[in-house]
Amino acid sequence: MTPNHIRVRIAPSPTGYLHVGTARTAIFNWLFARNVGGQFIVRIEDTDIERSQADLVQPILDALKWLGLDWDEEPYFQSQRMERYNPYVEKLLQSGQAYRCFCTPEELEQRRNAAMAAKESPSYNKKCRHLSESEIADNLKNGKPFAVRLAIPEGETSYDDLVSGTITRQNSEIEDFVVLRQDGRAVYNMAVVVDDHEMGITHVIRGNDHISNTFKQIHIYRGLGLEIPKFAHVPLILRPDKKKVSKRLGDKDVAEYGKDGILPEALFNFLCLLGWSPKDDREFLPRQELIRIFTIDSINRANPIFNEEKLLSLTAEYIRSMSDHDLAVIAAPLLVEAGHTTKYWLETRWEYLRKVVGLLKERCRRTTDFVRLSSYFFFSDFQYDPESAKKTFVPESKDYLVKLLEKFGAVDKFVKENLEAALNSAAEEIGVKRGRLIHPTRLAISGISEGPGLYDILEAIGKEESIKRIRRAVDYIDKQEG
RNA sequence: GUCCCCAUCGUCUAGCCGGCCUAGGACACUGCCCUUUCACGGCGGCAACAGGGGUUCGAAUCCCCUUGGGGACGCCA
Repeated sequence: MTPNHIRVRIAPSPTGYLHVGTARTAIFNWLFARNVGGQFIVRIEDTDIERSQADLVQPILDALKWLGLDWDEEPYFQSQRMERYNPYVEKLLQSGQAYRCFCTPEELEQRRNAAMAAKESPSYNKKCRHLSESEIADNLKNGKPFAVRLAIPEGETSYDDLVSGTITRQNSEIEDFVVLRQDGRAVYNMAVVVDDHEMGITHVIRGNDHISNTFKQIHIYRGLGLEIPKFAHVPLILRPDKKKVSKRLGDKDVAEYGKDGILPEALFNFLCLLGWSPKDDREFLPRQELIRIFTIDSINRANPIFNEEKLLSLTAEYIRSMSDHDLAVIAAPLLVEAGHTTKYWLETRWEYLRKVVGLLKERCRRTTDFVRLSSYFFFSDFQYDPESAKKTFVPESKDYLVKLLEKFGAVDKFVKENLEAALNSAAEEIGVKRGRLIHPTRLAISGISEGPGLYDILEAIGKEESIKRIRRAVDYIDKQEG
């Protein structure tokens, strides 16, 4: 892919954590950039000093990184660029495409509320658009504070959305919105246009909820005589209750999924499949493949619903696809945190951990399952599952286990082939089916009646430990009888 | 209230420049097989073109209406 001038951006505002909606938009932007050999940049939109929180910036960047995204320039902050916007506003004012509005915020809010209550359009009534020169001069002389509004011309506006096709809106539906606050700070729509222009953004890929902003922004571009980028508005992700996933509804921080045992690769893959498809039947699509095949125009037009079940099954698939070593790297800190083992212990037992992880991986739907399913690989003093114990630790099981103890004790090389042979011969000598020995042994060894192959577990924990555990089970059955 | 967008199995979707669709795949659910258990895997099953009008020899595919869903309407982003 030859380098070109294509540049895209993700522009989160630090008013909450990174939720899946923004994460997916970021992924689409990133994939598009990587696919065409363009650039991907991050811009923090923190012009709202009341709601923006500086300490939310790092978590957002961390979440993007966790998903495996990287950006080609240091993140930009709109709050550090505030002074750049004013000359553009000035230009709009000079050319008569924007005007001063002396209405007070209170007055406007009242009018808006009244209009909403009366089920009428709450748009600004353009009261200050046609003030005479002398009225304006008077207001200015009296030091009356003002905001600056863009004067939307007559007619209609349309643009070609890369996702939805041509979208048209009557200009009468676009209000004369504020571009500069009373206090002289530019407002979002103004900042976005200036930034996207100055940063050379060629494609604006963002949520559907920005379509009405797009019309406003187009009028700023036109007023300023700037080239208008291409727009692609992706439908919003809905929650299972069909409500919008958004900052307002306090949705889950993407990083939380990691804590819940979701692999970033899986979430990345899953998010791509929400509202986009490769058009064939493949769903397991690792990052590199997605970069290769991603196209904006196959983004769907309908809102997808976030389905956690499918995310989980993809995670399971990713876990199964990973090497034992890579999984061990992921599982190790989880096991340490859960108190199953220590960093020190693992240092000399990496081989063991790798084996355990390998035995467990096709039973894990999330990384945290390694903790849940592995305790008997690290502890020998576990409780027997009551239900299974009742069913399996019956008096004759004791005799079977005693017999096995004898057989296992004689096994030199404690590997699964030999263990299987030993158990088989024990069963044969006693004259029962193998299952009669296998089930109590499994319970003795692991405390539960499910899990990897019995011989695998035995081999993994070793001869000494195996015998110790079987003896313990024998004692246990003894006590039950007594 | 006004405007914009959207509409295929419960969910994600393929199909949508009309016939190859008795609508394909995946998740979930479920039957069987494999099997020492659980899981994996294999083979099946259940399950959808929102409704109504057109256009056409023929419509999931094109048009209109209805209904439903989403979004926007801030000196928020």
